[in-house]
Amino acid sequence: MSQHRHPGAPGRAGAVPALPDLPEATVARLPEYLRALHNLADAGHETISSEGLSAAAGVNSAKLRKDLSHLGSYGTRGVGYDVALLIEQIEYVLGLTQRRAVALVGVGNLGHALAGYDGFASRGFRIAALLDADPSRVGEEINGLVVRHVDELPAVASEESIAIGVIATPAAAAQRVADQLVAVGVTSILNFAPCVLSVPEGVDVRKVDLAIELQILSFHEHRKASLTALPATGGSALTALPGRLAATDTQEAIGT
Amino acid sequence: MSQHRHPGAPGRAGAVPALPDLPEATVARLPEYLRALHNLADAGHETISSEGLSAAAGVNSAKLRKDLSHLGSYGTRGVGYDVALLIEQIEYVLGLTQRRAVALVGVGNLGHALAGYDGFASRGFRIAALLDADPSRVGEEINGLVVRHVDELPAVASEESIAIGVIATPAAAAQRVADQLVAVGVTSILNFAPCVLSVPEGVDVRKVDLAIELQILSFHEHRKASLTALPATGGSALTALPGRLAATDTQEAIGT
DNA sequence: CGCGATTTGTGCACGTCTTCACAAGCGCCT
DNA sequence: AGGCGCTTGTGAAGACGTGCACAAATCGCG
Repeated sequence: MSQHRHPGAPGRAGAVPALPDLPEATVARLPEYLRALHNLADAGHETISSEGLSAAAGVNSAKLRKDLSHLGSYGTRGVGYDVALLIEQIEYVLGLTQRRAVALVGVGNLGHALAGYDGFASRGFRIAALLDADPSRVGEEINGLVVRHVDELPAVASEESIAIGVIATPAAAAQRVADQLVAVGVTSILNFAPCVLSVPEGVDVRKVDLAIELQILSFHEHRKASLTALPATGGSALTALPGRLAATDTQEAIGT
Repeated sequence: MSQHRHPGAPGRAGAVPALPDLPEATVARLPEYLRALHNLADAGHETISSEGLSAAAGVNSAKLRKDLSHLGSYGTRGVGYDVALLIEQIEYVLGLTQRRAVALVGVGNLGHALAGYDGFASRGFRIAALLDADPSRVGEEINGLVVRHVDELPAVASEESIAIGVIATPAAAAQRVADQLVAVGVTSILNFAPCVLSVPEGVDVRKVDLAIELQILSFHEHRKASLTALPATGGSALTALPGRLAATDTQEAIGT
């Protein structure tokens, strides 16, 4: 900590320097910091204060400092954080120094969109394979990749190490696909199907459900409407429209 | 609470019965319960125990009971919950008794997929308008809807009340679109663009960032790999593959 | 009619996350 | 060299969320 030469992060030659086990809430925010930092770097900033970075990432500055302190303190008091160094540091902790291979199963509506999403490539991931169970979709070429049958998963996995599996199938097929992914050694799954997956211990599943997000918004909408029963100014849907303020609480409740 | 005739939920004729203000974590889980309940109803169940429902929704049963207790206790001790009644109750609380209109801005890769996603329609939402800033996309018909120019938003909003705006544009355009949505009175926004939005107080923003989800998984993958330095059985990537267990902690950390 | 099996609802203790507030550290200017 | 302003890192307090464990309530059966 006293040493200002970063302990073991980037020159990843020696043994792994024992990843600090970060609070889950912190891990969930690091990618957002990373994105903000890249923006700042592109804008020419060499250093950034916790205040500035926290504003760019939409969080409280104290929270940001505490988060960063967990990965070993790379700031300089009175100055701020070195943008390039911090990027390097966060990318290391998130394991983005190696470009991870992603297998995408389910090339329907959503799968198509994901296959073409450049945000994956630009942020450390590479779609290594497209798979589908529907024979009529097998063979189709999307974005330079040919769709293969999901039963070829073992072959795909033997060709190269799949780090993450993405499930974009209908709910009915999702569990079966998850089982197949687990069988070939995948231990991280991103599930877009609206269902709960059962997986062995040691396998991480994250779920993204678009309808659920809308339903949560619907609740707040419903609540706001029921509160408008008490007349504020005009009772109209849009009341005052004050100048733009930072959405302090709203947005951070999300990533969590 | 003692009355077994539901207090004021479904027969929504009178005044609004003062939405209980639920813990945010509970709200985030209600949609999952709802989905599980619909499955159970389709399977012919008339009642379900907290144990059964919690298993179907992938959460702890005590947590489920506490969540449901917040909306006023609709269970019967010794029996469980009435499935149909609980569905009605949760849908009411989430504000799904009215089909909410959604305006989708940005008909690129992802927007296309969202426009065709039937999970919206089947779970209480209706895509009321597709909008884009790119003139070459205006006029295109997707799923029975014609893409209109984003500047027509005021016209769209005056035709029918937009409850929720979905932003599926590139990051650079997102803030501008958010401002336009807010200007026409939208107070709930679902943002797929990888950036932080500034909105006035009273406007809810939820963010979904696919790359962030992958990066969080990447962290855990990285961690697991660094832990494999301590040899367990064979040191191979996949160690034991124990029989399928419920992913106890993993999955619930997600929705949060 | 009473009893036991079952299941809900919740008090309580614990852990996690957030936020404030401030001491310690750093650079710059005089 | 010394002091001043700025910024980090963190202790402590409080809010929030979780999960156990059990009392209260209900049903069905003898």
